[in-house]
Amino acid sequence: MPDVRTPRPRQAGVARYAEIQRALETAIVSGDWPPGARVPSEQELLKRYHCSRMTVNKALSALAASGLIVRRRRSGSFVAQPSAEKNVLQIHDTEAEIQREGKAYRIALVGRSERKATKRDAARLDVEAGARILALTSIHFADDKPVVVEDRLINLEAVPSAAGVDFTETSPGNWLLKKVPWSEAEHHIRAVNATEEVARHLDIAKGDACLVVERRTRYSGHIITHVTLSYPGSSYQLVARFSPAPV
Amino acid sequence: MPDVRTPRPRQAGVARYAEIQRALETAIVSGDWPPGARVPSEQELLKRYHCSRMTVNKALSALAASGLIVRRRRSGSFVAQPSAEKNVLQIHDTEAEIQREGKAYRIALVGRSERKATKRDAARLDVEAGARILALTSIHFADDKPVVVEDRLINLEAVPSAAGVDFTETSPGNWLLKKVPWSEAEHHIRAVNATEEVARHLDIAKGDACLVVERRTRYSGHIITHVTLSYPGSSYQLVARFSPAPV
DNA sequence: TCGGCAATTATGTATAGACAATTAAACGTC
DNA sequence: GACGTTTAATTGTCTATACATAATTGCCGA
Repeated sequence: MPDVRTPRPRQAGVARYAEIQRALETAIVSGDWPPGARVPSEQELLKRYHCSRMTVNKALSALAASGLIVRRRRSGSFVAQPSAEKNVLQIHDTEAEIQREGKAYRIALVGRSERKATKRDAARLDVEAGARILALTSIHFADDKPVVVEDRLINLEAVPSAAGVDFTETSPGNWLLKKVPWSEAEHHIRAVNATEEVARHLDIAKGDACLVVERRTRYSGHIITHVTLSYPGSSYQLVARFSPAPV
Repeated sequence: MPDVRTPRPRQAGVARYAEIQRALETAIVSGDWPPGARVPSEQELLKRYHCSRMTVNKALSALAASGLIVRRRRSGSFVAQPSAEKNVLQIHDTEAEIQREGKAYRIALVGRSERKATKRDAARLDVEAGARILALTSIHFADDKPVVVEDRLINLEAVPSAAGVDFTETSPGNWLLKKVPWSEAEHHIRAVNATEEVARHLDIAKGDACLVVERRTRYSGHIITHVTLSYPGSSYQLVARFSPAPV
């Protein structure tokens, strides 16, 4: 019997199992598949991707090892419940985090401006000054208590469709997560004394220590979005757990 | 041709690949194979464990994914350098960080106390109250400018030899890193307004925002050390860079 | 109705073989 | 000795198959 092989992956240099793994990751991280949702079985995946069971098994095993899914014999694979700790290393989904604590989530858009990049914007997004950008300021609430102020710049050259979205209802972070499978994020974490504006938004005193997380998200070399998250220092902390050895 | 299989693993319920993985981990974590040391090749391992190449490959791939080893084609597999920074936060080695910026590094020990754990100490190190501990307070300088106050507790039951070390010359963090290179850390990152004492040490004003990193380091189940690092918010930030893929 | 047993299904582990990609090392030439 | 070229060692990926293990489902009989 001749050794009939399926064609090599379209995406040059990307292994089949990595392709599958990535596709599942994107669906999970973006929230398309919420925690508890069922992940396609190995049989379904091998048909969809035209490969052997071992290949999809490798992708699924890796996801299980990284804690993104849990697998149960006879039942199938399911999106894992995100635990508070491991989440910090991943991208920060404020909405999911608040809801995990059982609190009511609400977001309010307090500023929107579509404009040509100022020098300062340009530096943050690493684009030419004058490039078209979208600047959004939102406040996230948990049970009507403000927990974080989000100042976001979106590179409209990279994500033109963002211009047409009504972000009064949609969290910009969530929308982008679905739109653009991010490849790399860079975080800068600082402590600053609250400015008058931030203090007003967060309902704290001016000068109170705030934890500021600045994040640039890159995809294929370009910065997609730059976001500054300001948390009141008194009520928020990041938790990061890691080890060189397996978890 | 009959299907001759090697016998099932001796250790009931333990998969062959897990057995191999565990054996290698132990050798690395224990320090028997120091960073940079060569790990046996797949060929050597499959002979030693009487199994197929795919099985040892699974073990080695898992170790590579967890960052314990690095693999290079044609060269082989090697024990990774325990930088711990590649995972998340580049904060382990203050000295290296300062020297990387081309500044003169100096550490000053401003407090040392070998004592029985108070209730507060015990909670931080997760030991019984009354266990022997070493408490150190140091200030790290870059070009004679204070950059961080380090408050450290060391569990002397876990690292008895720390009691005999003169930490006026040696950075306790560095010393411990060499002592237990492959450990697991948990970080809590907060923003707080500087207390009077911290402000004095860092030469800033009381109330200025400080970035506080609290870290517990575990090794084989026990907390080795607990350290609180207070950075002046105005001049310090953490940087974390990562991709969505397995950490 | 309920308890227990059997069938089914999905994952878990393992094998042997194949070919690709990378690159250190050996070799040969000038 | 300096330089390209070939060789071979090592990891990377994939296939097809096999049997093990766990757990849900449903059937059957008391």
